[in-house]
Formats: sequence, C-alpha cells, structure tokens
Amino acid sequence: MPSETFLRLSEDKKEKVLLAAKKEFSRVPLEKVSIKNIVEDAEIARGSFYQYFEDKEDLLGYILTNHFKEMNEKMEKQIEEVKGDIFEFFISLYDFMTSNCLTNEDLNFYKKIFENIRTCEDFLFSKKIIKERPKKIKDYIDKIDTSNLRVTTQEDIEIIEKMLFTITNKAIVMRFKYESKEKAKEDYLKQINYIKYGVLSSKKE
Amino acid sequence: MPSETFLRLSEDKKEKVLLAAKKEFSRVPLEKVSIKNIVEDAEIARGSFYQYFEDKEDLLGYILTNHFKEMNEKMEKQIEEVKGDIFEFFISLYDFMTSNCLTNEDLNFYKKIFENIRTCEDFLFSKKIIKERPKKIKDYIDKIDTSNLRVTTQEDIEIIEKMLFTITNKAIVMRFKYESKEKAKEDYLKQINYIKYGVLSSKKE
DNA sequence: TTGACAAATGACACTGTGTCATATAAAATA
DNA sequence: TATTTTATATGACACAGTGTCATTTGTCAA
Repeated sequence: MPSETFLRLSEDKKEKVLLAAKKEFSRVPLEKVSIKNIVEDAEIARGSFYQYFEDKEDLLGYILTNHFKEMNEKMEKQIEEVKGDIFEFFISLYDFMTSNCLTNEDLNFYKKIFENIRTCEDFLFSKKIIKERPKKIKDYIDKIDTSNLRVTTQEDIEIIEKMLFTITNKAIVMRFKYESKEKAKEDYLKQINYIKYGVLSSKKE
Repeated sequence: MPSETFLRLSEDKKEKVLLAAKKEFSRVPLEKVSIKNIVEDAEIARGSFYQYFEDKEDLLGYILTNHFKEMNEKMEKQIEEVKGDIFEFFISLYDFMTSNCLTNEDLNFYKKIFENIRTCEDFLFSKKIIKERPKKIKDYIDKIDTSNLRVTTQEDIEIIEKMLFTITNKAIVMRFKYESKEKAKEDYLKQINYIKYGVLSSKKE
C-alpha cells in the first residue's frame, strides 16, 4: 500500500505520479519498468518515490486495486444474478475484465499488465500486487448450481472451475493480444460451449 | 546460438558453464538470473561469457534446445502412433514434458523455467529462446482425425486445439508447482475427459 | 622462433536501484 | 509573531549488475 504521505498529496500531484506510472507500465512488461522513468516523468525526486511506495509492485497494486475491488463487488452480485450458472458466471467475468478499457491508453496498459500473467496465482492474484485480491472462484463454490453438472465429488467441481478459469484467463489475455474484440469473444463462447457439451460428436448425433 | 568458440571448448569447461547456468536458472525466474553469478560459479571471466553467448536467453535457449528437438521428433511420430486422436496426442505431449525430470535438480530447473511461461507463444515458443521451436499444433492439423469431432469448419478444429493446448500447458505448469506427480496427472486426465464428453449431465443420464 | 590466429581477461563506462542525511516547508505552540 | 515540531522533498551515494573492448595469454603451423 502507498504511504499516508502519498495519500495526503494534492490530487494534482497524485494524478501526475499515477499518469507517469501508467505510461511506464504501458511501455514495457513489469520486470523492465523503470522507476527512474517514472520519477523523471512525474517530476519528483527519486527519494520521494520511495517515500510513497515500497517498490513498483506496490505502485501497480495501488493502480489495480480499484479495478479489482469493483470486480469483486460485481462478481459477488453476479453469481446470484446468474442463479449459480457457472458458465454464465465466467462469461460475466470475461466481460468485466475486457470491458474496462475504454481508451487506447487503457488498452495498452492492460495489455502490458496481462503480458505479465504467468499463472493467475503467481501474479495478478498474488498478495504482492493486489492486496484486495479477486476472490478465488473457490469462494463462490457453495453458490454454484451443480444440479445439471456431471460431478460426483466436491473435487470434480473444483476441477471444472479450474478449467473454466484457465480458459477464461487465457481468453482475456488473448483479447488484449491478437484478435479483434468481437472475434475474441466469439472464440471464447465457442470454447465454453465445447466445455459444456463436449467436443465429441457421438452424443450430438 | 552459442558461438563457435563455445562449441570448441573442452567438454569439461562447457559442462562447467552449463552446470553453473542451470544452477542459476534454477535459483530465480529468468528476469532475475544474473550473468555475474554464472560467470563466478563457472569461474570464467565476464568477457568470456559474452564471447560464448549473446545473452542469458541465448544460453537458456541452448540448454533447452535438445529437450525441444527431442519433443518435436517424438510428437511427429506420436501423431501417427495415436492414429490422429487429438486427445491422446495431447496426453502424450503432457507425458513427454513432465517425464523429463529425473533428478531433483532437473525438477527445480524446469519449475523455474515454467514459472516464466506467460503464454506459450510469448515465451518458450518464441524464437528468442527456442530456435528449434516446438511445432505449432497447427502443423499437425491435417493429421488429426476429425471424424468423431463435433466440428463444422477448420476454424472449429483450431479452437479445440487451442483449448487443449491451454489446458495441457497449464497442467504441465501445475505439475511442477503444487501437486504430486500422480495427482496432477489424474486431474489433467479428468479435464481432458470433461472436454471430450462435456460438463453437463443431461446427455449422460 | 616467429607470426598469426583463437581465446581469455578484467577494467571501464553505463544504467538503474534503494537509502539516508540534510534541506525545506508547513503546522503547532508559545 | 517567533519558535519549535513535524511532515515532506531532495539528490548524492554506495551498490549491483550489464555489455564492451583494448590488451594479454595461449596455441599451433610454417
């Protein structure tokens, strides 16, 4: 978390720092982000930066926290909204994560952020970056409607979640990489459909 | 690729460098790997390192090349072996990638390597690291038996491939992270099964 | 033995990090 | 208002690592 000192700063100054930071985070992947560039761009002294933030992860965490806080709130509601339908739930998650980039700058920022995703556990969802971390899907497990799922144990549900999570996560990353927004969504929905009904044709015919 | 100079070195010296490198690559993720540590451990001069390799990626690429060359050869055969069964094909891929770590050191090495995977496209399969890069699954597409797959277009097949790829890749990473070897494989097979037959119970009952 | 090529070396110039003693500004108190 | 106390800002500094290059050392053929 940023220090009290930072939070007490004038809105103007805070904004200047955050803008410089976003610019730098948009430029290169996290490991190449240079605090030097940020302080120069924000026109603050090097020492000040360290008075405000522990390190660049701390700063990034602060920037992303709001986004994830919003996400948690949305998803909390959403699981009720979709009446426990795990597929609709993940589709909402996808929509939320991919809809938040209204400007080109935002897009570039999130693209670079997602470039840093290795596994979700490692990065975005790690306490290091996001203190207000997204709820693990596990937290919703008791709200999931399993009546029409081919599961026998609690573990099976978790496996399905993991799969959907992996696929959704990858789809989100892809959204920011190669494809058009529409094409990306279409592909994602096809994948969800395959997971629902299976890839083999025997049952379908 | 390492320079001729490196390749001409005595086996002993080469081995010493490669050992030091593996040790360092096992210690921290790629971005934190320090050439300094490698040259000190291998007892060569800093300048020598740069006479042998362009940079640390070059070195890592050299170390991994054999592994991937083997993989390509194996997979080329395997697609025939499994008679175009895409699921069996991916399971073979999983087996190959997770079986190659006989010692604890190997395990640690690959674990750290896989920590660097963001998306396969980005890292392991990028030309920067692996010059002899694994064939894209796409290269096998015409050898896949689609007769029992619920697909209508070529694109559908590609989507299925992508899914299997994503899931397999994640499963490989997980193999090196949390779980026991056996548990990891079991989970992976369950996922494949879900993709084959679908998650919904309606068809099954 | 000498010359020519191959290989090894480490000092050097850079880039960037995180810290800390000091300077400055702002607020509180007398 | 003057003085003390607290908060904030600053950039020089020590450190760690990178990649380069002129120079040294080693090897082998003529």
